[in-house]
Amino acid sequence: MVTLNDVARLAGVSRSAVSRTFTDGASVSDRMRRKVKKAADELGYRPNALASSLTTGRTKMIGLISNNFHNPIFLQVFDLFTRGLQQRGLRPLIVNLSDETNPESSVDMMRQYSVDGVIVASSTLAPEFAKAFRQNNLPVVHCFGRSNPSPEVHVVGIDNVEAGRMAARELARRGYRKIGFLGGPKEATSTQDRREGFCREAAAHPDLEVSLSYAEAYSFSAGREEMLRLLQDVPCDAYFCGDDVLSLGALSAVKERGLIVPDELGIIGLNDMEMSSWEGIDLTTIHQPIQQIINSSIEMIVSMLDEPDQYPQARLFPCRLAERNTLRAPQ
Amino acid sequence: MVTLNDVARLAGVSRSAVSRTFTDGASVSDRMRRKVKKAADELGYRPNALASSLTTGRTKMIGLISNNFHNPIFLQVFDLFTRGLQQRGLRPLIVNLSDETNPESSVDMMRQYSVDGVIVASSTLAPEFAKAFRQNNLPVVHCFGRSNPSPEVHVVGIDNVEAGRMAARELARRGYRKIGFLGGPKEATSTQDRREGFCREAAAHPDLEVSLSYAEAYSFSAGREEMLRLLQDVPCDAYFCGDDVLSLGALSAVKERGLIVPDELGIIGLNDMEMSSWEGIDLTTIHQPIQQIINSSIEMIVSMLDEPDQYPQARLFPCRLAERNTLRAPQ
DNA sequence: GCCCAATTTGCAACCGGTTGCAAAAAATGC
DNA sequence: GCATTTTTTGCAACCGGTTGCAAATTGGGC
Repeated sequence: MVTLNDVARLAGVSRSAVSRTFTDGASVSDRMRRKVKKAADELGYRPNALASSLTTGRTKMIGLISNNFHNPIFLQVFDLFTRGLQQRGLRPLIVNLSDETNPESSVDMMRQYSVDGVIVASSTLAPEFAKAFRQNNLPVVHCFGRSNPSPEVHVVGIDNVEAGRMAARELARRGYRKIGFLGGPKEATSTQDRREGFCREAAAHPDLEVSLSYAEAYSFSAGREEMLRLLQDVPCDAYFCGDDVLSLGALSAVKERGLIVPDELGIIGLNDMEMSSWEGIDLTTIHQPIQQIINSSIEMIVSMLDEPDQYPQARLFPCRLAERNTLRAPQ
Repeated sequence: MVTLNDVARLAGVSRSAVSRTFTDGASVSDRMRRKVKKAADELGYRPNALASSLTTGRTKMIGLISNNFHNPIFLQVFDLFTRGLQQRGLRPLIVNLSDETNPESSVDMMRQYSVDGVIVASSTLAPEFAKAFRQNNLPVVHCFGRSNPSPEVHVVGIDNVEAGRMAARELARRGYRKIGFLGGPKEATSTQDRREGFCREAAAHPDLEVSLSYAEAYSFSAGREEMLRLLQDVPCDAYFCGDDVLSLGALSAVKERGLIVPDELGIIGLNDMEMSSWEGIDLTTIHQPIQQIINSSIEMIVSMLDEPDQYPQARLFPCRLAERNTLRAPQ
C-alpha cells in the first residue's frame, strides 16, 4: 500500500506538499505539482479516502437504505442511484432493512461508518426511520416518502393523493362504474394517501361505487391472492392497484378466472416499471418520473452536504398516464 | 460527535481502556469494562469504524460490483448479498460498472475506499476485471464467473457447460428435434460455455439438428427481437435461452406470432428468477441455486480476509430443472 | 538592487482510533 | 507477609491523511 509518505520521500518534498497536490483548491506551484505527480505515478499512489475523512469529516459515502428488494421497480432505483452518486464522486453504502425494525440501530450503523448522508428509498418504511436520521444530525432525503406539505425531512416523490385522484378520474372517464382500490400494506403512507385521493375523486362522481381492499405487501403473490379473494365475490368493473407488481399479481388472478381484460375487468397500476411496457404485459399504469425523482434526491442530498440545516421541503413530481391495454378506451 | 476521548474523560480512565472495552479479545477487567460502558452509554458513544480501520487495516467494507442492473435476477442477488454481508458485520459498497470499461479505474476506486475485498457479481463482465483486483492484492470472488477448473480468481457459480448439456438433453428427452440455442452476448463467457455444453450434448444425439443465435444483451427486448428475427425464417421446435429474461422476451415474440407454447414451440430458460414461477408466466427453466451461490461467495470472501493468499478455486453448484409450462411433456 | 506584498512551502498538531511496551495492580505460592 | 507470576492499565507512537501558521521564496515596482 503506497502512502503519502512514500511519495513525499521519493519526490523529496514535505508531506503537506503531496497532500496539497491531491486536494484541489490548495496552494501549490506548478513545478511542485509536477514533481509530486511524477513520483506519485511512479509508485501508483492513490490517496486513501478514508484517512482523509478523519480530518475533513467527509467520507463521500451515502447510505442507501431500503426494505424492498423484491419489487422490480428497484432495479431502476438501484441503477439510477448508483450511477448518479458515482457521477458526483459519491459512493453508496447499501443497507437492507428487510428484517430490521428499530430505527435507532440503523442510525447507529450509519454513524459508525460516518456516511455523509442518507437516502431512504422506500414508501413502506415507517417515517420514523427517516426522522431518526435527522434527529441525529445526519442529512437525509426520504425518496418515495409521504407528500406532506410540511414534512419533517426532505421528501422527494410524487403526490400520492393526486395519483389516487388521477386513477379514479381515469376509471370514471372510461366508463367504469364499480371501481375498486386494491392497495398495498395498510400501514404504508403511500397506500393511505393513494386511497384518500382515490376516494375523494370518486366522491365527486355521484354515479361511482367504490370498494376498498389491501394486499399484504407490494408483491406479485399478495396482489394475486387479494384479487382471487375479491373474485370469489362480485368483483368491481375495474381496480386501481397501488403498484405495478401488485397489478401483475391481480392480472394473473383475473386471467386465471377467465375474465377478459380490459373489457370485463380493467386494471390500472402505479409506477410504470420497466416490465410494465413489455409486450405481452402492456399494463396501463400511472407513470412515476423515476429518473427525475432520483436525480432530485441526489441533488438534495448533495446540497445538504454543504448546508445541513435546511428547512425540510417536499419536492413532488407530476405523474402521467401510461396508456396501454389493461383499461378500455373512453366511451 | 462523541469520541473515545470524551468517554475516557467522563469515565476518568485512559483512552486505551476505552478502546479495549470495545475491541473484543482485549485485556480489560470487568470493573473497568463496566465503568467505561456506563460512560459510553451516557454519551451515546459508538466507535468510528473508519478511524479504527486506519490502524487495523480492516474496513469491513466489501465492494459489490456489477454491470447488470436490468435483469430481475439481480433483485435476489442484491437482497441476498446485502443481508448476508450485514449478518456478518460487513457492509456492501456498490459499484455500478454499466458504463465503465476500464478495469484499472475500478481497482482504483476500490483501493481509495480501502474495501477489504471485492465481489464481482456478473457473468457478462470481462474476466479481466476480477483479475485486476487480484493483481492488486485485493481479495476477490467472481460470482457467476467462468467455471474454469483452474481459474485465476475464486469463482462461484454453476457449471455453465453442464447447464448447456442439461438443456439439450431435456429438449431431446421431450422429443424436440430441431433445437436452437438463443444465447446472450457472444462475448460473455457464460454464453460461450452454455453453447459449448449445448452443442456437445446435441452432438451425442444423432437425430438432433442444432442452430445457434445470440441476443445483444441479457434483456427482454434483446430476446424478443432476436426471436422475432428467427421466426421470420423457419424456426426450431424449441429453444434454450441463455437466461430467463431472454426467455420472456422470446416468449413474447412467439406468442405474438400466434404459435402455441409448448406444443408448437418450446422454450427453456436458465436462472429461475422469482418471476419465472409467477402464475401466467410459468417458465420452464434450469434452476440456479442462487442462495447457495451467494452464501458461498460470502463465505469465500470472508475466509480470504483472514488468509488472502489462497489458491484460486472454483466452487460450482449443480442445477436442477424447474419444470413448468413452456416445454411439453416427454413423449 | 532594494523593499514590500503575494505566493509557496514545511513544521507540527490534529482527526479518532489501536497497540507494543513497561509500570502498576492483583493473584498466587509458600 | 514476602517474592513471584499473571493480569490490568496507561503512556506514547502510530495509522494516512489535512491544515493553521510562520518561514521561505518569488515577483513587482521603482
